[in-house]
Amino acid sequence: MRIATWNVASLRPRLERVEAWLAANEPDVCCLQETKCSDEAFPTMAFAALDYEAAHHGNGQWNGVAILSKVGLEGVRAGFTGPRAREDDEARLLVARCGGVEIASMYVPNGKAVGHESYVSKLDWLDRLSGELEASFDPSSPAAFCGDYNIAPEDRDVWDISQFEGATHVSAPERAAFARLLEWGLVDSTRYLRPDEVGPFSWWDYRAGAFHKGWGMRIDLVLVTRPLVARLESAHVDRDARKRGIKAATAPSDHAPVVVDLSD
DNA sequence: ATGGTAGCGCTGCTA
Repeated sequence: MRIATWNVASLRPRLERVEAWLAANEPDVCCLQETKCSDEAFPTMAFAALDYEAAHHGNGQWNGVAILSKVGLEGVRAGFTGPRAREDDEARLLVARCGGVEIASMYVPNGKAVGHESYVSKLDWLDRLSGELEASFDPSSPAAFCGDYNIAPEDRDVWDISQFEGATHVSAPERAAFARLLEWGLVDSTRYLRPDEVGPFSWWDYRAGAFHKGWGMRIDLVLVTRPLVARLESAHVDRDARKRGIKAATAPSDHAPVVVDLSD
């Protein structure tokens, strides 16, 4: 079973790239973030033409998450549940059961700057995520929490930690929130399989030629529960999808897809 | 060519 996660940085201008990537890489499940679509505008038929069922949760303009699956799509639920639900839900969480695995597509708030109102709501969102794990999931059942975490778990998950003093994505409270997910029972599949590497990065700023300078971060992650750890075969980042390409009409996303392969 | 990029939507926000 191949699981992918990709922050597409708006689906409409990227649809051709996403279609081509799906056809070439054939993930069984692909989680998308930052679709920036309403549910009405989501291109369900384009994905159906590639043999994917699709679920989407989006309000248009900002955020928006989707799950594409070739191995079934059942029990779809959008957003947090119970006391963690909010009327001002920003469409950052979507869950469904695909091929016997609970799949979550997640877009953690960016946070803007340490101490900013958005940073506070980022930590609150992560707190709600932990609450959701405890209330609605079982660490002994197969589950994969895929998406843009907007957290670099370790210093080697950024290109130069000295450039990140006082920055978001590496602050102690964000990493503590991330550690809480691991303490619940999740395992960072890429780091588990590739324990001695720098990165591999999944995001590079559009500005200043960051991609070509190697100024990236590893913030797109596939966290899995223990039953799936035993099935982990490989994990990689498709850097080619971050390249512009000679004839492409629109720019690539600033994120590259992360791909995890599980044994059956 | 002296330039942080890109998308959304139309002025400035978000990332």
